[in-house]
Amino acid sequence: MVERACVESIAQHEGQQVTIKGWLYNKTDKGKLQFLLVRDGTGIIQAVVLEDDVPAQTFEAAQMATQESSIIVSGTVRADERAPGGYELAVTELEVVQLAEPYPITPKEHGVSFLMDHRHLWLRSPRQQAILKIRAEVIRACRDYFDSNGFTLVDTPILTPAACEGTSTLFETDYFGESAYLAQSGQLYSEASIAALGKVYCFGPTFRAEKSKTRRHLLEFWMVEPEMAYADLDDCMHLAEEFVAYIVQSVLKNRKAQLELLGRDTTPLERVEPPFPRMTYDEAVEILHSKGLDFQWGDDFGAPDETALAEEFERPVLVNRYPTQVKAFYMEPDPERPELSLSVDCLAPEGYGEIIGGGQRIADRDLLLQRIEEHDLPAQAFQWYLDLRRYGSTPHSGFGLGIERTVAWICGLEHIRETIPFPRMLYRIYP
RNA sequence: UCCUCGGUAGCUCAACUGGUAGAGCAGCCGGCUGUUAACCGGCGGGUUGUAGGUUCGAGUCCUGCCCGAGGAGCCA
Repeated sequence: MVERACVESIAQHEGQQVTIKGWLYNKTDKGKLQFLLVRDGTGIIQAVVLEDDVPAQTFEAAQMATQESSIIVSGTVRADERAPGGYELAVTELEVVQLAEPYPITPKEHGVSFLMDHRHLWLRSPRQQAILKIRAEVIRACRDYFDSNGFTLVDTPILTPAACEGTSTLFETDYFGESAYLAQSGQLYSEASIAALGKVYCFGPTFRAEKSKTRRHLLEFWMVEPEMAYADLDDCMHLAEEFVAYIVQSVLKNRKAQLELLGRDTTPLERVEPPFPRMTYDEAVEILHSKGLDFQWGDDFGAPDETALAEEFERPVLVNRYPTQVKAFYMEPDPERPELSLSVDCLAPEGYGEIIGGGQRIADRDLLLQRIEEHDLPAQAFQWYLDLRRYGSTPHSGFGLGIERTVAWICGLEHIRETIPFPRMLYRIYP
């Protein structure tokens, strides 16, 4: 019985007879010599089939195998400078498990629309594999950071009874005759969980039925949201910078090869160490004005504004104390300037924009109720949320980090759609 | 919802001021013992998104619609 090996650790098997189970990535037919590029999910190795060295039917199998056919190859691992990756397999046996039909995605250029229609196949390309690997590492780092720092994972519901936020559009679904909505955030539920466990986080998909059509928006995306009892805005900002730096450093440490495959210049990432530069909204507005941008105090920043602010710094920047009017109803007002909220956004460098939004939440029941009414929200739906301010309310804060925007930034991608296996975008839900 | 650009072979694209729709890749056939998106020779491949209009003649010009891309607005 020949030992099964994976391409990733093929060097350990030099001189040995091994079996690799995978797919035919590409092939060069040289007549009596076939070069098969075989990928197995861990890497790509060149398998060499010589007509004189194998039975006729094995050579025929190599000749007829098409791109993306599932194949099992056995042979001896040998080092060879001419082989991509430095090692190749001298094939003695080859089985075509399924002969693939002509594969739509050739090793040539393709347009975005075509690739998106074939996303289920596009995922197999080396570039997409690298992004998926980095995404998985980002998620692992998120969990690892919170699990190691006293946070408990507390899942929040995806089906929710009412709008958490008035201005956002929710996906509505039928709940046995009642209306239910897909969650836009787990935060409100996490505010309940902190009274049980102190520091919690939730991690799941969120849904926003906004007709946004930009490179930074998805209708379904993943968000990780920590929430802490007895924590103020400064605690929140401190957590944010430690957390973001941990994610970036984890990817740099564990996914070097994938970053290189993507052609990512890692020097800007290597600078992502705490503390991050901080500025108030007021200071940010001054910077925008000094750069000649037409910006009105009291508005929220648009994408060009975020880019202009972020390019002032080499590290992510924490912009805090936004006007109450541009932030959510539950933001704690600044005691020194009640027109401002104790809120913070983290803007990623290199034009990637907001990756974190959060801040300190209102602790006082009466003020919270007043804000709910000011925002024309149904107070009845928020009774449980108001209860949290009746039974042991504390100053508390937290934030949400968008996984896809973070992955896009770390990978240096043009568009967020490549950061999630099956992106849900405006007018695109297939495949 | 708005603005801009686009839709021609399976894919990526070309086709001058309107005049016989073409190339590379992929596919198929043949050749090649070191290829790296291999190369060489051959073959097949089209309702030019759609409906109408102008014209002797429309891929090309005009109008509506559909679809896509980029951006804006929107966006705990």
